[in-house]
Amino acid sequence: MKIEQAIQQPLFKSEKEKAILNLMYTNSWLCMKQIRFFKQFGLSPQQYNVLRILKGQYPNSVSISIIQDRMLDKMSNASRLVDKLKKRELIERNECPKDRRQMDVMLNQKGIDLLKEIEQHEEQLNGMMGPISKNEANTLNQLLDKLRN
Amino acid sequence: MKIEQAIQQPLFKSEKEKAILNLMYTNSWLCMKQIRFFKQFGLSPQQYNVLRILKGQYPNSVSISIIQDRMLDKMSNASRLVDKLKKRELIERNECPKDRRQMDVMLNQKGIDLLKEIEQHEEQLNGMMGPISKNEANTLNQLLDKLRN
DNA sequence: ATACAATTAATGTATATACATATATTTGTT
DNA sequence: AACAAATATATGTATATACATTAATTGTAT
Repeated sequence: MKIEQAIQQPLFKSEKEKAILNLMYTNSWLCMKQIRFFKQFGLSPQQYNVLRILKGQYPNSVSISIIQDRMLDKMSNASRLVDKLKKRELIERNECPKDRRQMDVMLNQKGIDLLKEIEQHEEQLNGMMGPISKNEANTLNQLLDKLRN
Repeated sequence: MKIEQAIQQPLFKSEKEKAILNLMYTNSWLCMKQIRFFKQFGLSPQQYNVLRILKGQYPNSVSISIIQDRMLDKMSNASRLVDKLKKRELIERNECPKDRRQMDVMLNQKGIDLLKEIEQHEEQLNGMMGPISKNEANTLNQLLDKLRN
């Protein structure tokens, strides 16, 4: 469905404004799907994002501020997200010996196992999104990068 | 800045997955800018979205459920957003005589004036986003539409 | 006409966000 | 060594969101 129909707006000030609204609408559409997908694993998309960041560095640990820097949604509070994941026993969190202001955050076995389980259901999430070619995806990436300057 | 640098992730499973993460990251980036832009007018981006929907139909009124349908972010609660705008006296909200379950929501003069004021500062918001051509914006729109199937 | 399903909007509630501030630790300057 | 500035994380708080439920009204089938 085209964005014009999706939000019942036939006219836009410019193609660029339309693209910005389309970006916001598409993100919300995606976000809803993700919330419902990750719910079956007891996670929010943001919590999953943190786990993925930790997986990328495993078995090294990562500080809260690095997690914050790398999160897709910068509005999220990494400190509280990590706290939630700690309570769910998916990660370890220890004071960094070299700089006691920092926290060393690392996946544990339960976290690794959960990520593996999610990976097995990933086509379920990817299948929700339309089939776009590698070339199209590449163009999309270029345009989004450009939009951010 | 490319998405690889922005989230410090050099490798992605596929170009499509990269595009999805890029979409989420770009939206968050945009969302932060919007929150800060609309703050000077005492509005959230969602409240602004409601005002724009009302403007599109002015001087006709719009029901809560139609507002909800047309909002960019479907997770927002149109009923509560309208309540906030009513308390700020930017809109009128009256029981619909033809169907007393519905509410007739309409911009008032103060709301119209605020939208005009915002419009005067709009380059400020648009200028935050990189210059993309009409053609590029059109391509972006097509790809986003396709992503939603 | 009446019973029952469907629709519309509001609200309850648990959790998350936005933003400011606090606390602890380290770094840099003199 | 003393102390201001910077940094890392946590927390307080007001508001917003996610989701379920409620209440009122209308549509529909018999």
